Amino acid sequence: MSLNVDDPAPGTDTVVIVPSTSADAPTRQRRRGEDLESALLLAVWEEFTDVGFYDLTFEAVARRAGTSRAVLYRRWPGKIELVAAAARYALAKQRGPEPEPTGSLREDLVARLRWANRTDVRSMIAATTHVGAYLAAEGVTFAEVRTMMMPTSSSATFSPIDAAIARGEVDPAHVTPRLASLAFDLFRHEVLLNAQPLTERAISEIVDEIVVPLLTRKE
Amino acid sequence: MSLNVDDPAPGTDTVVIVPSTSADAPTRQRRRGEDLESALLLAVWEEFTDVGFYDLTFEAVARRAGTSRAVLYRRWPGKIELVAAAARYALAKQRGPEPEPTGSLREDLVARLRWANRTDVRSMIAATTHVGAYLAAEGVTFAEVRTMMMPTSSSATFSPIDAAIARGEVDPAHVTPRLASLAFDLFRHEVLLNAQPLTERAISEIVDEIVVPLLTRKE
DNA sequence: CTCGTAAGATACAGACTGTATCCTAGGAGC
DNA sequence: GCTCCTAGGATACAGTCTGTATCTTACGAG
Repeated sequence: MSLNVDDPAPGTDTVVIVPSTSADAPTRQRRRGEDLESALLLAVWEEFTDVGFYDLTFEAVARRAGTSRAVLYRRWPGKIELVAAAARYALAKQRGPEPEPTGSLREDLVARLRWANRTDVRSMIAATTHVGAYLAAEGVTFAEVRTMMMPTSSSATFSPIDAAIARGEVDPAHVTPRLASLAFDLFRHEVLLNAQPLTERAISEIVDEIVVPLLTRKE
Repeated sequence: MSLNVDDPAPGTDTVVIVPSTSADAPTRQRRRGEDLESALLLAVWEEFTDVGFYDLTFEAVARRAGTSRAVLYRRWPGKIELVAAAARYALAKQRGPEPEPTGSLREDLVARLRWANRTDVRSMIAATTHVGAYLAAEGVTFAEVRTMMMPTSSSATFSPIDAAIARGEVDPAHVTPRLASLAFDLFRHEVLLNAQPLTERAISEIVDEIVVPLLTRKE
């Protein structure tokens, strides 16, 4: 079942949810449970994508979701938790297929950065980072934040570096944790500094000038 | 002349500036011109350092500076401009000497990252990035923001990479703009993600695992 | 049907924003 | 010394938002 939520005029006191899988379902005026939570998180995410972390307000989210602020505060004590939950929700929703293995380290990395370069993934990174910057002041590490917001899938994800090691292209002795995350670190750095998607040139600079030479060096 | 500003109780309508270079200077009740602007920017910077970009308010800055919000608004239309000006001010004030050249690429890079790791420089980076993220949405590039906030000194600053090229340790063909800024990009990335100073280990990882191997490779 | 719960509406006090207006402290000029 | 001008500082205003509390009643379970 997908939701078609009519955006109510401000001040309207009913929200009409029209279930799209059954034209005969009774019309509901109040949402509950999972339906409500999905609508809330969608509203948060849309608002976050529209205005960013700083300008996002409970008031605006409530308005967008057609609910009252109390409903939001009952679930999430503050903006951090709100955005974190929305990011988690968005991630779960957009679990599109990752790129297929190409057999080439360079192509694998490029494909993955292109995939990450889609708008929703960039928003996800921004959300993670904003939340992380806050929690870092409380002694929470970035790795912990990332785990909190993006639970590691139990399915083994494909790693371009592991594949290249298996093909004998990369010496595992070179692969430190920092080098393993370097491509994505540089990608994130770009995301945080620019509102626009990375150019193809930026992607190939990251891969061809930095990551691949480091990974494939012989000494 | 340095300023000793007594923090007035809220509601107090005079601010006493005691010039420390002359005990006989007349007591002034209102600040003007450069004295005032310095006091304002100092207050902004302290507030920014204390509470960060998000929680910084004109109200709190005005209170801390012992002035009215109108005085701030007369100079800076919004938070971005306010913080940008304060960062510029802080940079000008803390122009401490950069590390001396060591004769070794690695040591030069490490020394510079250690220098950058001081609290005030990290605050500067944070301020630049926050402002930049905002202006990026308006099409301003990060490079432009950085130029705006940290005017390039006309004095030629020492570059570890240039020195290493001169010593024959680095092939200039390898030195792309992205590689030239890599050490500092990775440093900034760490600063943005963590509230604590970088550990010595993180610094040496950046330099020894990534930057130096890339710069000094032969192929 | 009844009952329990939480959705949604609304009120409250406080903080902050952006703007406008007023009084008068400072400094320049004579 | 004086006068004049300007902007510092105080304050008011209307609006938005926050965090919290309270009330009514729509839903869903039994």
